[in-house]
Amino acid sequence: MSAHPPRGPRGQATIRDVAREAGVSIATISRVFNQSARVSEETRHRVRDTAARLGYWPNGAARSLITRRTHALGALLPELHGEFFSEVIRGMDLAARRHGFHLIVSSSHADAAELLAALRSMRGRVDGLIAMTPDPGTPAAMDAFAPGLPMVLLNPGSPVRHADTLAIANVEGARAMVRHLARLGHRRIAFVCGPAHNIDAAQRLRGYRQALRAAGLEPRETPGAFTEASGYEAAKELLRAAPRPDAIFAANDAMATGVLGALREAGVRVPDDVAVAGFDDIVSAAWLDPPLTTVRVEPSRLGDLAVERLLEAIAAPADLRRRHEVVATTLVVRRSCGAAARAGATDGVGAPAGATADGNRSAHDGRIHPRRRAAPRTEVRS
Amino acid sequence: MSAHPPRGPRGQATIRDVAREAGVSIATISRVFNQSARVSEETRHRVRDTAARLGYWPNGAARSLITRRTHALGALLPELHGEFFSEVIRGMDLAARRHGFHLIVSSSHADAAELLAALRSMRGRVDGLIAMTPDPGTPAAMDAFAPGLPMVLLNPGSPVRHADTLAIANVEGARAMVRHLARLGHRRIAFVCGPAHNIDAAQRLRGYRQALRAAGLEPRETPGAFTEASGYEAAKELLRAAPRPDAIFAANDAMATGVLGALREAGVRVPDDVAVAGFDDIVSAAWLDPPLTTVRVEPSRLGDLAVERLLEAIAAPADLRRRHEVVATTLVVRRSCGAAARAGATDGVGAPAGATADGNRSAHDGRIHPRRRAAPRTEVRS
DNA sequence: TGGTTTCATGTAATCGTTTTCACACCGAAT
DNA sequence: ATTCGGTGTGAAAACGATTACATGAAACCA
Repeated sequence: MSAHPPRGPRGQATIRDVAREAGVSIATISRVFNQSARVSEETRHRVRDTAARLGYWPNGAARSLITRRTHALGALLPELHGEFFSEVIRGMDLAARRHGFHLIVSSSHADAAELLAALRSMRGRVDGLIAMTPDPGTPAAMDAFAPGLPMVLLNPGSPVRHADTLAIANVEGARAMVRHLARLGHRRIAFVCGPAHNIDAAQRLRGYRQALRAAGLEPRETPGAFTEASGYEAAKELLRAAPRPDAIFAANDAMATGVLGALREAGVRVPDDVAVAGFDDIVSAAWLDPPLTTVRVEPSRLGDLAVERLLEAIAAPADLRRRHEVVATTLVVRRSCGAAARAGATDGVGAPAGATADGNRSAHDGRIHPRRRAAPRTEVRS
Repeated sequence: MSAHPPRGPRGQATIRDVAREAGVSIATISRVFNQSARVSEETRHRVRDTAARLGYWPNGAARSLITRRTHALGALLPELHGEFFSEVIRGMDLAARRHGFHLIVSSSHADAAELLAALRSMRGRVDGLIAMTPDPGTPAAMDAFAPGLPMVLLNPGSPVRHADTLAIANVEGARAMVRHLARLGHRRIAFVCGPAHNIDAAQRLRGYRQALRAAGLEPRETPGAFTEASGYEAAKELLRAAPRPDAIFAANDAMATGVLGALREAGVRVPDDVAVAGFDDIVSAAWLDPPLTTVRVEPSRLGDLAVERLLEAIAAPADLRRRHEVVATTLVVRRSCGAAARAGATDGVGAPAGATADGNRSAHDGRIHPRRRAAPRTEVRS
């Protein structure tokens, strides 16, 4: 009980304070906190006790200065908005915490320059990086910018050699949706596109085109911007067309929501007059009227996997084999396309409560299934 | 052009490499990168050039070891889900970046213990902390755990002395909504509660009760859990009641969504038979059928303000005056309560496009307005 | 011309850890 | 009695920056 509390002048107790107080050297303190070497039972206890008493905890900066480990992961994301990103971050956060890592997020990067600036400022503060690049050019630039920094790229538009990548099965998901619509008898399937330079949007469009061509149907594409309002406008536009489409496939659920709004307003019945489909399976999709048929992507899983891959890359930097993985999407059949009605309207599909059911679902993971069987087991009905 | 590139043994160029290469001392390098003192134009350029050539950037750990500044802010949040949190984070991220700070998020803390563990691991890695505590007890514990760390608490249930706080005007928002419903002639106004220990939920309930009592009406409360499904169940429950409520006020929009689903399924017309209202103004609220009357809270603003307050607290640690601020909410009148119809159905309210309009809105900020005028200017119509 | 400022730069201490190496001690084997 | 292999511990050198202080040259003034 000295007059001066046993702390450094800066307030926080340091390793030296604990050493002095416990009557050992700083090396021993370090050993206790790192389990790095044998310390006698007695000393260990004494150290732990005094540390607790002084409120000591190793200084992260000092530690990472010498170990070259920050135990932090960086996440560089484009415009952060809405459920998708929130879920990606959630998945990353959970996985990072599970492994004792911190997550530094930096989002809302409109262009490559901003992203690179953020990357530079993160260098030395993170052990690895997860990045979602807005446009196809950036990945290469990023590598040049931070050589040697383990990276996982989320849905890079173009193939990438210097980093692991994780992509969403956008093309396959869109193809599956179009096949589903065609199977239900729809012939004039319109597509509401996403933003021009968005990679997901481009891939979904590609899937739409591929499947449409395969089915021998005519494409009908309208611009959109991934927002409800743009879907609303797109639908109004489509309704003006001479042979009205009998199905509208929006590149994401937000736009599909707008589409439904426009159809409702125009007195067009869904799915009787026009079928509607979306992409993403956001939470509210199941609660629209009618509940929306869509393609589920699990953003939180994307985040989770990204962290796992990144930690592997950090642990084994020598291993230059890059992994390029694709996260499956799932067709989620609800009422907006009329499939459930066709399957028999008797099965109480009415209850949106089913939206929370996580019933039998299985993924189509983008590999080509040679057998063309109609596959109800690859679908969720709710 | 030496055989050995002028880099330290660990790969990354250090301040010493640049100094050697540029023919100056490390102090000068530091000065160039910090604008901390005058450096001749010529040397400055030479340093910048060689730094760029070697790909040098100051090591964050070393820097924060000596400056005691990490230029990072921590964000401790409870279960991270949905639009609300995503927007809070977005607001924080933007504000932090604006000031050159990094944002370390750690979410999904179910209980106080987890939160405290996260806090400990963040100590020394952040210059300040923004925390949203799940239950009322934690703030005090947090202070004990990290003495001297600047903190901003988001919506702490109880008054807090040792930190700045930022709260949402939940009580006032709920009161305003009930007054609005009563003014429209509704008398049996039911409330779908949020989770038992959630602070927002409790405050909204309190506002509901206060306003109801003030209007001389009977309360009617049902449990809920802030999820669509729980709103759905609550509405089914309410429909079974003997005198059916003529208005259902859900404690958040997700539950209101479920309420609408249940009413639609039961063939109850909204707003003609029953009015429905929510809280939050999530994006999809404007796209429900009918568009949802709700109370807008701007989570991104909450995040933004939290960062600003925190940075102030970091800059002036001596200033012990704590600020306790309340972020206003806004009544957003759409069709689910029938107000627009009352106001005259002629004004093209039909177009959900209006959902994106950011028209004349003004806040009721929780202060008591002694004059009881009906205040259409405090509302948004869309 | 001598003295004082001012400016640009260098020297060296410092931040709080981790980690290598050395060393003292001890019981057992030679 | 000596040698030996463990064990527990301490001394000291990093890690890569910032910054107080020192220094020398040039500029200014009387």
